[in-house]
Amino acid sequence: MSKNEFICDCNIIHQDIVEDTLKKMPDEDLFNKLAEFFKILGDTTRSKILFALDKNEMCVCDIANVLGMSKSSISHQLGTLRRSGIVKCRKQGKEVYYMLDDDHVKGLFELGIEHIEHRK
Amino acid sequence: MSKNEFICDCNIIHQDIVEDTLKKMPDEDLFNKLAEFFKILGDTTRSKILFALDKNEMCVCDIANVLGMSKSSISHQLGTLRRSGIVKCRKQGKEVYYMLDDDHVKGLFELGIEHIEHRK
DNA sequence: TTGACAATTGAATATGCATTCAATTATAAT
DNA sequence: ATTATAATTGAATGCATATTCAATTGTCAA
Repeated sequence: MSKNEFICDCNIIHQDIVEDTLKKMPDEDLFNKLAEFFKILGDTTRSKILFALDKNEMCVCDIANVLGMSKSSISHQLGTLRRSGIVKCRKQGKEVYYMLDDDHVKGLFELGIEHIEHRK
Repeated sequence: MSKNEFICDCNIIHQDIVEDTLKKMPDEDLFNKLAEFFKILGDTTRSKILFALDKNEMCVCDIANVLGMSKSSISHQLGTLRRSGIVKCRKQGKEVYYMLDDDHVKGLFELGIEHIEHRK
């Protein structure tokens, strides 16, 4: 690989390091999925919903009341969480009960909280 | 708490569940910080940078070349990562070398990947 | 079957933010 | 001192998306 193939206007490129790193990088696809997943957790409303569902299975109306938000916005977010495979639901009469569908969520929250504590 | 204090237009509120959940919810502040942290990870460029820095400490120019992006955009993202306490840097001459500054990042990636695998 | 209600859905709005571009800072070399 | 260069910074642009509002769907009760 010649130096002018690089996209940068720098002279001091550490070509060996760059190539070694490139060799170890996973596919674009993995990063897209990973970022997509973390983006889901990166919203206050959604993280509250997940935290709440970790405590109790609840219907949409209950979740809306816990968060103090409209049923519509909660339902939109539950749709997002459902499509991501993070929550699942069960219909009973007119109500729909939601619950967590991923064991990793709790672990992720714990690591996230550790990071926050670490930064004080 | 009387029923009309609830924000919702539902009749079938499970008041006991809602109150129990509310009692167990952490402060608003924690959710803001947690979401802010996950939002950082929830971007393809930033997650690539973190993955790359886990392999090798690198200067801005090297990172830009690994990702195939401009130095400017990388620098902006490094600023974000630095302000969040996820990476740190070391200046040497004209160059600035970046490295990870959080042990939790690797664990988070692993859990994230597990989630992705789990959904297949 | 009709009315009431829980939940979902689609469109519109507004807000946040990633990248680009241009200008600036800091350091090294001549 | 002056020039070249690595990196940072600020403003502008364009895109993604959270919430709201209105309308609709599906289910139960009378």
